[in-house]
Amino acid sequence: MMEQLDQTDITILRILQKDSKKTAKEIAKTLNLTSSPVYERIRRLEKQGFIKKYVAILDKKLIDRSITTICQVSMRYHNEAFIEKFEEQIQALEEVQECYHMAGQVDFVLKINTKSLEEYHDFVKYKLSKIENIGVLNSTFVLKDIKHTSEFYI
Amino acid sequence: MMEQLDQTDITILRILQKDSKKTAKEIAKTLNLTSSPVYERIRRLEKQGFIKKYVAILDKKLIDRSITTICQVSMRYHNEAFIEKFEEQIQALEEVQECYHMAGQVDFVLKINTKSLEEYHDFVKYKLSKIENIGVLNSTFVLKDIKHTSEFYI
DNA sequence: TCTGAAACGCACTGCCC
DNA sequence: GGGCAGTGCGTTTCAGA
Repeated sequence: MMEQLDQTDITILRILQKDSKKTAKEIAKTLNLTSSPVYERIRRLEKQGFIKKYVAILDKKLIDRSITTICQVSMRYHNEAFIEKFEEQIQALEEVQECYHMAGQVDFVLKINTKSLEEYHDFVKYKLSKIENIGVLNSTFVLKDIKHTSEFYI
Repeated sequence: MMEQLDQTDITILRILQKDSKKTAKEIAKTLNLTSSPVYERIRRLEKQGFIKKYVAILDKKLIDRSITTICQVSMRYHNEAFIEKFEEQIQALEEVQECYHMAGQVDFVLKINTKSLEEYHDFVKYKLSKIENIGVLNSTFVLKDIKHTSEFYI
């Protein structure tokens, strides 16, 4: 259980990261296999947790979330209780797509998607700044998405 | 063609963003519909581009890409040719999961996944720093993923 | 582990309302 | 728009190698 991945597993993961609608039959063809072993391997990769989930990727522009903002947050005090509270509250904010606790001077980096700059303003004013213990808050806007993928290099 | 989304469309998109393996039948059930209209709407949402693709999300730790780094890059010169070249070269780097052209002093923000700090070092030394015209390069490491989703709030 | 066959359910179509 | 009924295909299971 949970042994290392062989080359066949890696190929399957690479394919499914790009297109999870590929059928076991199609994947089998590129691997010179039948669909049964491919199917079983996918099932095993799901069960072992290598594949966490399958999702649809939407077009940010079309669904009107065009504005992406990177926001750097530093806390005023750095005790456990404050940090945990902050993490909890951030997770609940729907506008926040990513949040990382960082090494270095800045404590957290957030990526936020909104409809407009005005909506971002409201987000900061009514939601983010309501969180206790935020010291410095520094927002910079994305001019252009150069690259954006959910794929990992394996 | 390309009209506004109604509430049914939005519900379908919300569900598929969380779990694209949900069948039309299952989605239909939560909407008190049959599978035919749900199926047709999904097809339309794909064709209109609202749904860009379907992908498998892998576990970063299990596939050994545990180290996430945020790297801020500023260019030495800001002419069109240099910027385009930079964008092209970044897109080709497999370790780079995200790259944004920013407003403000920092020109680009990159998110990079590697197996180890050492591998990140090699990435900077042999790949990133080979790109022409990079002025300042500032790397900070992620201590913890607080939130990380491909979902948009719609 | 893989192959091949067989069962089942869903995707997908066409017709009706 | 949505419902209903049908067909083909992929998923899923299993015996055998």
